[in-house]
Amino acid sequence: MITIKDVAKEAGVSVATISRVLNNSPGVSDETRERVLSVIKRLNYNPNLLGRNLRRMETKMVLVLLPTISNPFYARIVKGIEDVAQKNGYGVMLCNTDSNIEREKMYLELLKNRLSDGVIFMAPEMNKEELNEIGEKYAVVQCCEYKEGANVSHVSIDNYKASYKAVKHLIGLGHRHIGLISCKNNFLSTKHREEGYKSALEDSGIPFNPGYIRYGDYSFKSGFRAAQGLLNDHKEITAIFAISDIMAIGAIKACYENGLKVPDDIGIVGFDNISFAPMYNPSLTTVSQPKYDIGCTAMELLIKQIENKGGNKENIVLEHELIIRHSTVK
Amino acid sequence: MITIKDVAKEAGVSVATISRVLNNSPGVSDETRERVLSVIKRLNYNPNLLGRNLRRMETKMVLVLLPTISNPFYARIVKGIEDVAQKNGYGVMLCNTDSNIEREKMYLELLKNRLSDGVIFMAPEMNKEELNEIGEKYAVVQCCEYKEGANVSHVSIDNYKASYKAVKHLIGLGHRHIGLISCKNNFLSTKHREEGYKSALEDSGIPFNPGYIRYGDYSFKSGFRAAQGLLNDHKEITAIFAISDIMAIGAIKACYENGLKVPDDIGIVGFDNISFAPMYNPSLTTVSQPKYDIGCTAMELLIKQIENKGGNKENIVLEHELIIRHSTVK
DNA sequence: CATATTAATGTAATCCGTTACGTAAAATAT
DNA sequence: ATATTTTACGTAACGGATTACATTAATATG
Repeated sequence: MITIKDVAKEAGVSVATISRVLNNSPGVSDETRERVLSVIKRLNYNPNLLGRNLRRMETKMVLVLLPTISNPFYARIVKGIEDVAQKNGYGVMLCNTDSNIEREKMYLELLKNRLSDGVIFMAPEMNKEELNEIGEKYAVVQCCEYKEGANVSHVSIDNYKASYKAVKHLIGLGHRHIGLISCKNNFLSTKHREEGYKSALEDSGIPFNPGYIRYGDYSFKSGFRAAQGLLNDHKEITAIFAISDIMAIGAIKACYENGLKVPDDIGIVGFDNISFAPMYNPSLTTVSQPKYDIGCTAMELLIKQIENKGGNKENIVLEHELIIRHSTVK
Repeated sequence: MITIKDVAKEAGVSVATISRVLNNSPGVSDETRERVLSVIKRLNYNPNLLGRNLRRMETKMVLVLLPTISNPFYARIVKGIEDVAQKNGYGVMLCNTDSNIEREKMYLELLKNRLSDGVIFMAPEMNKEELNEIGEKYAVVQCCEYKEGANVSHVSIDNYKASYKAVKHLIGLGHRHIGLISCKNNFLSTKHREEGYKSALEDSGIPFNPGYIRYGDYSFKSGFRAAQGLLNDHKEITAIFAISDIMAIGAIKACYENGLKVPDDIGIVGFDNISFAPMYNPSLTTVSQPKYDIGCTAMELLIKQIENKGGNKENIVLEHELIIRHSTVK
């Protein structure tokens, strides 16, 4: 392997000068710089960043922990993260946690072992206390999902308002019997979306019926089953709001299998505006999060923390949008 | 920051002993080992892997370059890669190349700079020569997509046979006018899938009509447009084979917008069996690749290369499967 | 012309763990 | 009892690049 020493010898200068050339540091004559560069090219030298990283005690790498890359919701967010990272000289490592706390902790070792300068959580599995502990020593940002009361920055939308608006849209179309497909988990977004659903009903003088809530796990099948349950037990239901697009798509399929036409017989609203939402048959009315911006903002926060060495706890709320498609109106 | 020296001092032993404990090396008495472990815990010491990696000249990290994480096709493959990696003590960094050769090369720097021990390409953008050059110096495996004649291992299915089978399925259902939605690119899989389509027709005595081929770019929209073109120009067409599920889904949508029912008026077959294929309306007949196994196999090949220091060029072909759903039969 | 300043480069310590080698003590063999 | 082996450590070199500080040469200033 070619090292900086080989280059130095070949160019007839010291390793310090090579290092200065590599880092565009001042104090090298144009002539020497040219010569060094040509030697680097000729020897096909690639600096070994393990050395640099050890010395500088940084890696210019950040970790992004996401529950799964199967969920298309994350794709645009990640794009935002990567674009900002690249612009600032950082690399991004995506890591699938499978929503598994062991795997999450395993990947966090990369942070503790200094193989990464910071971490963005898409949906932290660990509890508030553990998160706080990590947040005290390392650069951490939560993205979309976050733990209430954790002293760690986060970027998200206002899930309560977004859900409220989605349900109000259905009510505005004349629906009075609106089912909800939610999830049984500890996500704050879930809680806020349920609250938004209830408030929208109450504000319109529609009594909240606990039997109208079913629970899934964000999967297609779970959405399908939840909808089937709702349609069986409550024939009067004319609309369903699902807290994720994938479950909403499952619900549409269930409607079709029950002989109900969407949107004629049943209106469906999802959440997330995944890339499949406009492709589906019918296209899906849904709440759109500014995914790209969320990603960019999260990465910007993270870089600020890394470079200012801590401090800078910030919480940022970005705007959502209701996108009306053919699953609610013809 | 706590270093190995601090632990050594606190435990009253030398750094070598600490290192031995950390690596489960022999030559440490049980008593000392216990004491060291308790000091490590008490001081909350995390070894700085930058030091270890520099010394050992390895990182136990591998790179996975994929065109985009938006394509759900990759999710299962990545899962296979990750599972095998974890079992062998490797971490996985996923990197979006955006099918951009610059980005691809940027991420390859991580390999050249020793921040990664090997790389798995899902769809290399660089040409055969460049790939060969990388393959000579570093551990490299191509996964699913590969360059013909490149002296670099690959794992994939037989795209020719798979495509042949898909088209034969349509012919078996009585279809005689079968459109193809392909892509204009240099992927070998594309070439093979087109060849399979042609051979299936010819073997059944159906003349190949070049007008029956349209080109997309793997996107939903492109599939939609391609199908619309086919349906407009060739009213006799009763089936379409698309070389990707997402384009097939676009094609189904186009059929519906043209008032054609799937599968009654038109049969559609896709390729990949993405997670959305069974969710779609109607569910999509498609070719399934053993994605998880492909991922596992690719990672196994890569580890073999890393640990045997080169050598071991192997090409592995895994079995595909045609999954018949409601886009071709009621 | 002597001195101060600046530019260009070199020397060597440093970052943190790993590991080859050395050593002393204890265990075992003869 | 002596010789040999084994065990349990410690010492220090090492990996590659960075950087504070030192040095030399060239230029500017009075």
